[in-house]
Amino acid sequence: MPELPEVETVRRTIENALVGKKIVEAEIVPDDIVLKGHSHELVKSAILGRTVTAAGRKGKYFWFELDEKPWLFAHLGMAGWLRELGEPTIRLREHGSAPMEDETGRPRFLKMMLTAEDGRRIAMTDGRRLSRIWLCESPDKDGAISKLGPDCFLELPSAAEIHQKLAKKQAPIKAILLDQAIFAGIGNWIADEVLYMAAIRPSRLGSSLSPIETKALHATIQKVVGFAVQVGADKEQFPDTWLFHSRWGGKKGDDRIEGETIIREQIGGRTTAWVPSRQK
DNA sequence: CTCAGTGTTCAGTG
DNA sequence: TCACTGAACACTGA
Repeated sequence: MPELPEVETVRRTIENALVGKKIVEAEIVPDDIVLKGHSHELVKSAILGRTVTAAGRKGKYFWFELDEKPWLFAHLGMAGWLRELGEPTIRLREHGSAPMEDETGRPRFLKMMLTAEDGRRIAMTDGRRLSRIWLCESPDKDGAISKLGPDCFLELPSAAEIHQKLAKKQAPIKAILLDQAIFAGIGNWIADEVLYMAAIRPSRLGSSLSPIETKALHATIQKVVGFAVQVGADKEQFPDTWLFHSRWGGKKGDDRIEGETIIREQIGGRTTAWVPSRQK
């Protein structure tokens, strides 16, 4: 489920569990798709015995800063996750309702497991292999990360700046929100939530948004992202009024929110849930 | 058995 | 070259 709030939560997990400590055990699963063709030995040798000096994030990318270069970078793709093991933390379900561990207690779909000198341990998993782990000198030197626009939590542009940007765009606003070069960190659920809350139809072209609508958009991005980060991306704490619950939550076929019909259609290449009676 | 899918990248089109 | 679209990627779970 990794969009900005989930990845920020992951970053904080790494910060809590590993920063300031030496990595004394590192298991890197030899999956040449996830490892982008790097050998797992090389990745392992970069992290084993190093001290983690900080945990970074931009958009949906995150990285481990180490006392020696290169640093370790990762992206969780669609279904990847990273969590601390051994702590009775929130029960995050990473793959539907499937159990997180196999019979031996080992995480399912394990890609990487790191243990700090004090025994704290994190595991990264991905059942779909769309996540990536790689080495790089710094975020600035990484091709993908340097292409990102401003991070929507740390450096959201002003409403005026956003309006200026949107004025040149002929794509649907939904597609623009998903464009990481413009709004780094927004993914499918945040885009739908923000448009619902700002009462903007997802098919509207970027250039058609008025300054007032852009202001509403700006405010809702701040609100949705800020709140989701604050609660550690724990969906159960999202307000009942959020579209999220009807869109992704519990009962399937629940396609109404406060009595209004929710439509699902492909916009910007993604399934988009929106409420025609509320979004103009 | 079929198909959708919370992301990114790249080929193709105009 | 730019702006944008859609398929591919690889696999799980419904």
